[in-house]
Amino acid sequence: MPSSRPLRSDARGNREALLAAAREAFLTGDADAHVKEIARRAGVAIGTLYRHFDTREALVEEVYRQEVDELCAAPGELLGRHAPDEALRRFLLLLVEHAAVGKGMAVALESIMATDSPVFDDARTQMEQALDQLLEAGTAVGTIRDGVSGRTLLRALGGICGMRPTEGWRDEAVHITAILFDGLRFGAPDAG
Amino acid sequence: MPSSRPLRSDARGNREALLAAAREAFLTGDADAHVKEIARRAGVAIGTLYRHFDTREALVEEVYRQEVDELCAAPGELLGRHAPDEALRRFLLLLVEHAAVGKGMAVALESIMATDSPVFDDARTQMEQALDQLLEAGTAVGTIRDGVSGRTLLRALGGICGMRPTEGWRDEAVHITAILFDGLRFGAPDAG
DNA sequence: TCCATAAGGTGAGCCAGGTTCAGGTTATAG
DNA sequence: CTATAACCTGAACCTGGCTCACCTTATGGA
Repeated sequence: MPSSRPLRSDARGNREALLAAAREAFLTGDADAHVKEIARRAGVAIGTLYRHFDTREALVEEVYRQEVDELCAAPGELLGRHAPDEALRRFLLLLVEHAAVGKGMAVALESIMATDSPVFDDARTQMEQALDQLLEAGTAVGTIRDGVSGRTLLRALGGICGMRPTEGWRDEAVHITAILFDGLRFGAPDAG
Repeated sequence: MPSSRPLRSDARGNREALLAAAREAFLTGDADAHVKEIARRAGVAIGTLYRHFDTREALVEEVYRQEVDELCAAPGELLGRHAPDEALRRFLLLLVEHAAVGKGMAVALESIMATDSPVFDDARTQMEQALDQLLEAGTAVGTIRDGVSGRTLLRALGGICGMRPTEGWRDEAVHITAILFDGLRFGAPDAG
């Protein structure tokens, strides 16, 4: 899909419309909206959807990449404002909040974090690096235990975010995240 | 499905054959084996499969119920042999091991633990009680932090077990479980 | 032993949802 | 203004879960 020359203007418009329709659907409840419905909402035929995105999954990926980008910008900022362990704690909660805004985001985060699907390779790498950044800052200062990779933590978070949102889900996720965070501090040289 | 009178002999045989075929498929790799394939392996028609199980999901549930039963017998035994926190630690690892034996079990455990699907209500309740038993024993002795419900822990484990098994998955799951366990000890009156 | 009959079995076919492709349409460079 | 590559369309296809009208057979009673 990444064409070397720019899209024709109508094509660009359709692509945007499709992404907007998909975003609308995925982020507000209906995480498994049908491709036909998405195409309809975007005002194009299914064929057009498939011209822009190889599969339904590819469309999903594109929708969430922006969310991930945004999320992955956070660690740098958090580290500038807080101690490393506090920054890590806040980032974990940020992920949970993002997953909590809609079933869609939760499912997407799970897909990104808990699978090896090559579709999400970029997003996963980005997330791993974000977590590594936070973990390393914490271990350097001695408030976070050593030997935990961003990848490993990513998996754990993927699991948590992948919990199907239901009654009381958010509070449980926050609670679990707190326990996990304490586990990350456990045994660290200077753990609070 | 739960008939008051016993199944006819041929029906019982077919039911067993279906469960055996499904178990074979689910526990050894192919967690999303098609119903037609399962029926074929069992030597019956699809209609027969659906006579015995309302949906594909119901068949899955039945296959895994036995695993769950076995798993849920463990806490009692572990508590008889180890200190409460050690019993809990071993139980968590037991779950991971079970999830590790096959993709199928992992997916099933996730379905049981991370969703609210009424299909798995029984299994979930059973698991929650098993975890409650361990957590309460630990808090009573002061080695496990207070205020964590079996349900909450179940969710966290569901997430971990739901990670799609891939290279290095088992080690990561064990690692995460260890961190989670330390989180459960963190701040407990008599934590090691 | 044999029959009546209800329990059980069968598989063609339906339906939903993702995907393809032959043919028509249109933006845009020259 | 035109040639044409890029784009769009939607009927049709495919897969996989599930249904149902009709056929087969285990089983209990005479």
